[in-house]
Amino acid sequence: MDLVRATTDERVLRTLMEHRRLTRAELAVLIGISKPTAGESVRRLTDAGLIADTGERTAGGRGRGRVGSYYALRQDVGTALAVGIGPEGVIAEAVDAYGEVAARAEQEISRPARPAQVAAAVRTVAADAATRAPAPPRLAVVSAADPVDRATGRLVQLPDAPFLVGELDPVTVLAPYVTGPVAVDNDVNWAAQAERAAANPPLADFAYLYLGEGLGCALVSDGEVRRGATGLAGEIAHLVTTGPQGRAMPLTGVFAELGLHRPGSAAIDVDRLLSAATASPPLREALGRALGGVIAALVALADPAAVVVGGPWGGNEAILDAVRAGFAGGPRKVAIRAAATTALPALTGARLDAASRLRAAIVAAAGAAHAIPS
Amino acid sequence: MDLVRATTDERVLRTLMEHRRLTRAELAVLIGISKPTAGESVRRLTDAGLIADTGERTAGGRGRGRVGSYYALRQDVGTALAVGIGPEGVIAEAVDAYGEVAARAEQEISRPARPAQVAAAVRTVAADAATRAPAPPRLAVVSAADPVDRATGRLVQLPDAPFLVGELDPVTVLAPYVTGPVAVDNDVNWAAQAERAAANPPLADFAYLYLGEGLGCALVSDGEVRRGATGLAGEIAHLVTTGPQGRAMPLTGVFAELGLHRPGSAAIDVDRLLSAATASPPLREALGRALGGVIAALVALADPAAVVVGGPWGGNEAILDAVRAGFAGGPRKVAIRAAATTALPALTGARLDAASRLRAAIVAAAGAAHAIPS
DNA sequence: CGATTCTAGTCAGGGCTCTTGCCTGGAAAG
DNA sequence: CTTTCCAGGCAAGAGCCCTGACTAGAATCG
Repeated sequence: MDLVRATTDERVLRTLMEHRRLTRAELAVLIGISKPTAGESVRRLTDAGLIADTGERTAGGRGRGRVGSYYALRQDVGTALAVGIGPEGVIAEAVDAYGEVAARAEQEISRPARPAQVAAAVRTVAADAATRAPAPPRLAVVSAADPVDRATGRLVQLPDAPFLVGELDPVTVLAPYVTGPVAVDNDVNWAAQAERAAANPPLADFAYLYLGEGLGCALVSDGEVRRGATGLAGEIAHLVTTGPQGRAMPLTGVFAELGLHRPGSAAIDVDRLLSAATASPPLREALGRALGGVIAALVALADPAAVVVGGPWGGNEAILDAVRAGFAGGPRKVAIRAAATTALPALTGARLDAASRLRAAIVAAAGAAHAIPS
Repeated sequence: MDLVRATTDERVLRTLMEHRRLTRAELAVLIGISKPTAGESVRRLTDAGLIADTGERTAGGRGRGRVGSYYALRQDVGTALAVGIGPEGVIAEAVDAYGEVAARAEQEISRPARPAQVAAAVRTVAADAATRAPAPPRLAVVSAADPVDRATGRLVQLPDAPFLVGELDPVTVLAPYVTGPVAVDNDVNWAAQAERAAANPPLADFAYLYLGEGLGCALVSDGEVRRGATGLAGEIAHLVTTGPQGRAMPLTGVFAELGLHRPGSAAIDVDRLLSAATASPPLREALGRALGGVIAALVALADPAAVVVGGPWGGNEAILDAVRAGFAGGPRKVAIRAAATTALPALTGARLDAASRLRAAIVAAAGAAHAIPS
């Protein structure tokens, strides 16, 4: 059973991913293994083509003593693509195993988004990021501004909800640009992941309410985003809540009634909403009551420790106060606060996951390298 | 690193838990290890006092060949208590590592339940089951018919919800009867666990709606019951839904308005509800609409593959049909069906978990036995 | 009734990975 | 130039596992 050797190699790889470059002696101390073991593992991983002597040597002020050889992940272990697809544009980033962005490409999309155009834009930015990356992408992680089918990764149209990106199969579109799998999820779920990573102390159970052109919600339970059976968890457009006149109606109906949709669309006109909410306290209160009802349902069903509100108009303090007021009537209490990550939160979450998956793929390659010896 | 030896011992223990008694040769074949390794592991586990030669010998029709010695878990590796606490009574069962009930004690409670009386009953049945069990209980798993605080295990009173059992701290009450930890959770969550275990093919994402004196809901996501930050996930009494006249109101208000509560209590009078629902189609439809609204919220937020309805009046087919009709108006679809486990579902779930925790405790003891050698 | 057959369990030898202890190489400090 | 100090390699030994051969003992067969 070479299980113990595999865990040693994994620890060496993970430690190098965390510290970028280390000598064998440093590895032995950090991991808590002996020097011969560290040396053996480094030799195996070098033979497997995963790490290499960087050529750098120690003695940079460490005092006397023999110089050590720094080892690091090889450049060509690969990168991972993080792709963000939204109605206003498409972004692709190639991230390395350290989580750093090595290449980036971006393209705007004319509105309304047409699927063929979006697919072409995704191909363009993916190809661009892939060619400019220092190593070919092994896998891709996609954030899309529409509901995602968990089994297939395709975008799903729900009745009366805005279809911001439209019919699209990111897995098929991106498969030619990567050698490994393509993972797809909703932008709100990725934003919640970014929020979870940013939280200190860690937040294991919370809800993320996204308020933008579309309305979405992500539920994090026991430290993970929970997607539900088909991936449609958190699709709150039809959740029944309190309407402007106190009547019960689906959340999306509230926006229709308040005249906040873009003409001929179920998407929210964010600019109009923000100016209307500033100008009209009653409208702001109506929004707060409607969203407070959504949060009441969230709290009753999922019991989050906090509700994080993000998105283009979710960070607005006046709206946040209205939401707090709209929720306050209920019997339960919960902290409602603005999201910490405001710049491209979904891409941030996708990027974190892309790096994490890339690291897992590299570790798996180390395990496979010895299983099928050359 | 004795990691590999620890996994060998664990596999031997787990295999014995599954097959009750095996010879060393059978262990080697079942686990896929060599005979000497199996023999070594058996010797270690025997020295640690976890397993023993049962005295039984093979050759029961196996043909010629040397007789083998059967080994099995020792009787005194311990049992686990599964305790069910509800308004009508208290049950304690001592289960062994095979999941079989070795002793059982039961006591009724006069209504309304008074905390001191409930605590006394819990002590009585726990002591009774513990003394009649073949080995002392190492741990306890408690199902209680009230919301449970996840951090402390105490029962929680929520406003306007029936407090069926009342102020009680099962951890403190049961600690004297066990040497290890006491785990407490809501009866609905345990019932959902029982349902998950009974489902074939496995159900990883579903919701369990419990309809009894109290109203509850459990959410299973990615194969686990999700309890939320404080353990109050699924407390749906205040979820806003459609009332009898089409007005929005909390679920508990629907029952108040329909006159289905026990006098002076927020608990539902099940007998009255069942006869009224049979006699009056409009009332049945009103119930169906209210519960359909709850399921719509469940589906929007958690996206279950199915909604399982259980509890004293949840299995009623006429009510189930009304619930299906009440939900059908929404944009999403989901299978709504009656629970498979109808006899003491919560205790069944708690019992499964008690056995599972006992097995984990025994395996942990094997790991610890060598860490601190005598 | 003895020889044969067949299986449970043990023993011996060897491989793998880990560890400790010792040695060598080589640059900086004094 | 000598001393100091650290990176790295080598050798020996321990622990766990495996294979293959051996022993023990009961059932079956001729």
